[in-house]
Formats: sequence, structure tokens, C-alpha cells
Amino acid sequence: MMARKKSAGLNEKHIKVLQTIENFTNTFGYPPTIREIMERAHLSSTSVVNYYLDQLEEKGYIERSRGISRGLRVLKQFSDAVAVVTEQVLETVHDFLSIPLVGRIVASEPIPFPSSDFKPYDAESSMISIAKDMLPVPEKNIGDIFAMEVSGDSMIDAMVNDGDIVILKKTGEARNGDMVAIWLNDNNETTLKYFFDEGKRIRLQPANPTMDPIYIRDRSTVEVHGKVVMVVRKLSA
Amino acid sequence: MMARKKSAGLNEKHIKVLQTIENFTNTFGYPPTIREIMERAHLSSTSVVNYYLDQLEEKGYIERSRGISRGLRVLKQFSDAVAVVTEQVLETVHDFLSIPLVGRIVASEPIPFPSSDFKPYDAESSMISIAKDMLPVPEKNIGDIFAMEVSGDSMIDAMVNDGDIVILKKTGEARNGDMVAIWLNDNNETTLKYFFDEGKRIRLQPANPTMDPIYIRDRSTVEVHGKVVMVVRKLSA
DNA sequence: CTTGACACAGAACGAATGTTCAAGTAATAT
DNA sequence: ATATTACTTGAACATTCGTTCTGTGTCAAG
Repeated sequence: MMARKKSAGLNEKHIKVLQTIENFTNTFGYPPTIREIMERAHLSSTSVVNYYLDQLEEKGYIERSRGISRGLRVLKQFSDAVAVVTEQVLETVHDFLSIPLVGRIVASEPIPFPSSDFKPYDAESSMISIAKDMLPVPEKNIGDIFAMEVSGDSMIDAMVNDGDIVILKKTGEARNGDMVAIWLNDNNETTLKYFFDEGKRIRLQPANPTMDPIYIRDRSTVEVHGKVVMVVRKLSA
Repeated sequence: MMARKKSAGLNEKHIKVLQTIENFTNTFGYPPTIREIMERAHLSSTSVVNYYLDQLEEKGYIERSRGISRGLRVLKQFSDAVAVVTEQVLETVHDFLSIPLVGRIVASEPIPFPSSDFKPYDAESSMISIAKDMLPVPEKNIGDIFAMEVSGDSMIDAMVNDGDIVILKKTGEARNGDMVAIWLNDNNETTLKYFFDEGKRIRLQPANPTMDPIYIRDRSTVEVHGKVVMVVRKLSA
């Protein structure tokens, strides 16, 4: 996780919850339920929300009325919390990463892939800069991050566009459901697919439901290069 | 007994209920339940309260959200629900930009949106960090950058997903084909659409081909808030 | 006196919603 | 490694709370 002081400050989810409450209340005139916070803050369980609500109360940002629906009120307006956020931004601001842009994911040709001895700072390759706290990657894995540019629109079904930059974590293995960059030896190409290990075979699922999955029985013919952790798209200004 | 005029005004109980709601809301920060109104207004049954709430809504004094606990709000002035904007520029550090995350783009609800005198830092926002050299925006315009989080999947085939963060450049005008965040006065919402000025009308094209474009003839009913310059998607690591 | 609109009582139903727990995973400290 | 703390999951449970329904009483007009 990101370097963050837990005792005093608010982490990303605290802020998200707090922001959701304020937003909702301003919009509807009454505070949200736990489940409504869950949806809007993209959290996964009511108990997670409850967990953070307790902490926000502990820290004095909100007050809860137990057992009462929508029993929430914001004590410190978030403006007060901005100072905290600011602090965190300052903390992490010099904490950014230059990620090597190692190549392109092209449908028709193999890509130069960072070998195990690839250096984080390669004068030749171009770099992209990402704040560490933007990366959903634990600190210790941050050295395994690299980036590639997508060329062609073969990945459109995965919501990834021509010209997008995908940021990947280098890994030889993937868990089911991960979006991975995978080298297909037979097709002589690297693509982005959703990865599912089904035991006797590997299923590579395009995001586009109209496209059929690819089944791999011989694991030696594929090579997982990395797991997608972020996608960045620049549009023309 | 008092002469109760039915059609026009409010009788004693209407007022009592109304005042109870306001009082309660001011005190606790959230609206009362029907039963709480019952106690405080010294009424004898929940159905009585319900009865008067319906009438108050009929008369336009309150708004009810059916089936929702504490789903009440007093319709007076839409006070300055928009967040007070505090501002602070700490951006100068390094080559980094802390971009205010000003809210969400939600299909079904209005969002508090920075007004025309929008300042870089919003009270209700958290920030995201982007390297300046990552932004396809000239340095001088960098103060006009802000970010929003997308909620809902109406933009799915614009390659924009639920949970994505879109980074926008504040602008009142757009060029044809730009993806813009646009405020629809009629619908009271902000959405992402492709913008096309067709002379006598504006066409707002959803990316989803199953959805019909929106045509705007009265330009005063829409407001372009910004042009999308970047999309960032974080995946779970 | 009926009739009907209005105001109210009381209870019961079911959906909405807060709470809790047992167990799991991940990050961090020892 | 191992222990420890921090966080997450998913579900079940219990209560709160909006709704609805049946019935009662009032009052004024026909």
C-alpha cells in the first residue's frame, strides 16, 4: 500500500466515503444509506462501508446515530480535510515513478520485452511518469512495473484503444480474471486478454462477448508477460 | 375548530409537520422518519403523518422519495448546495500536478459542479496526481485541468468504464468530435458525449450505438464543462 | 336522515437498512 | 519465518421504517 500515515490522515477510501456522503446529501437532501455509499464509492461490501464509517467517526469527521437509517452527519466539512489531503499530496509528490515504455503491443510482431536484467532507467527508451499513489500496486512490487503502448485496435473489446498506454506489472503468472499481456507463440503475437486457468486448459477471454475465447492446452506456447494494472489514454487537447 | 380551507393554504398540522421536518433536519443532519414526525408533532398515527406528507408534497412544499427511509426534503431554495470552493495551489512542486477530483459523472443524478469561477481546488474533492509531461495540454492551460470519476456504464463503448477517471480541460467550447462533459439543463445532469455542432442545432452523440443522439436547439440549455484529455483506469493489482 | 368527503386510528406486512460475525487475505512488524 | 495488525468478504440477522388496509368518527350538503 502507499506510504500513508494511518493514525492521523485519511486514506483514499476514507475520502471517497466522505465525499460520497457529502455529495449524496447535497444532491438528495438526506444522507445515503450504507448500501448507497457502497455503490457510489465502488466498495464491495456493506461491512467495508461500516468499517470506514466507524473510522471516520473515530477521527471526528462524521457522527453516526446507531441503529438509525441514514443516521449520518458530516461534522468537519471536507474543506477541513483538504489540509490533510494536501499534506498527503505533498508527501507523495516527489514520490513518482518513471516507468520505462518498453515497446508496443502490436498484433503482427513480437515485442521487445524487458528481460530480467532490464534497468529501470534506460536512456534510450522513453519514460512515462506516474505518481506512485496512483498505482494500485504495493510498494514492494513497484520495480516490476513497466508500460507499453497499444498499437492497432485488436484490443478494442477489452476497452483498450489504439494509442493507449497500458501499465503492467511484470509477472509470470496470473490469477483468474486478470487482464494480462500474453504472448501467443502460435500466432506470434502479444495481446491483452482476460485470463482464466481451467486446469487442463487456459481460457483467454476477449472482453467482447461476441468474440470467442481462445483455448490453450499446451502451456508452453503461451507466456504471460504482465498483468494490467492501469490504462492511460491521452486524447488530443 | 378552525375553518380549514382545503385547496389553498396549510392548516395547523401541515405547518406543524413542516416545521418538525425542518427542525429535525437542522438538529440531526438528516430528515426524520414518519414515526419521528409523529412523536414530535404530537400526531397519533403514522398514517396521519403519511396523509399530511402527501398533501405537503402535492402542494409543493416538500419532496418525497417513495420507499426510501427519511426520503424527505424541504423544497425551499436550492440553497447554495454547491460546495464552497476553497483553493490552494501547491501544484508547483516538481513536475507534478495535483488535479482535483471534483465529482462524479453519473447518469441519474446531478452533481455539484464547479461553476464558472471554478478554482483549481474544490472543497469536496480529493486529488489525483499526474505528471505534467503526461498531459497532452500546453503548460499555460494546465490550471484548467480537473478530473471526474465515471459512475455507471453508459459510456462503455466509448471505451470509458465505470470507475474510470477522466481528466478534463475546462473549456466552454468544443470542437466537433470532441468528447465533452456537458451539463444538460433539462435533465439536470452531466454526461459524457461526443460533441457535434451542426449549425442550427447541437448533436450530442452517445458512444453507445443503441442510444439515440440528443439534439439541442436552444444552446442556453446546455453547458460544456470540459473536454476530455485523458482517461485513467486503475485495475486491481 | 343519508351520503360522501375528510380526518384519523391502529395494526400488520414487507422492503429497506444497520449490525454482526466468522473467516479470509494481505501488508507489516518481530 | 512467524506473529500481528489492517483490511476484506459474504452472508445472515434484527430492526427500522414506509406502505397499505380496514375501520371509526366528524361534518356539511343534499
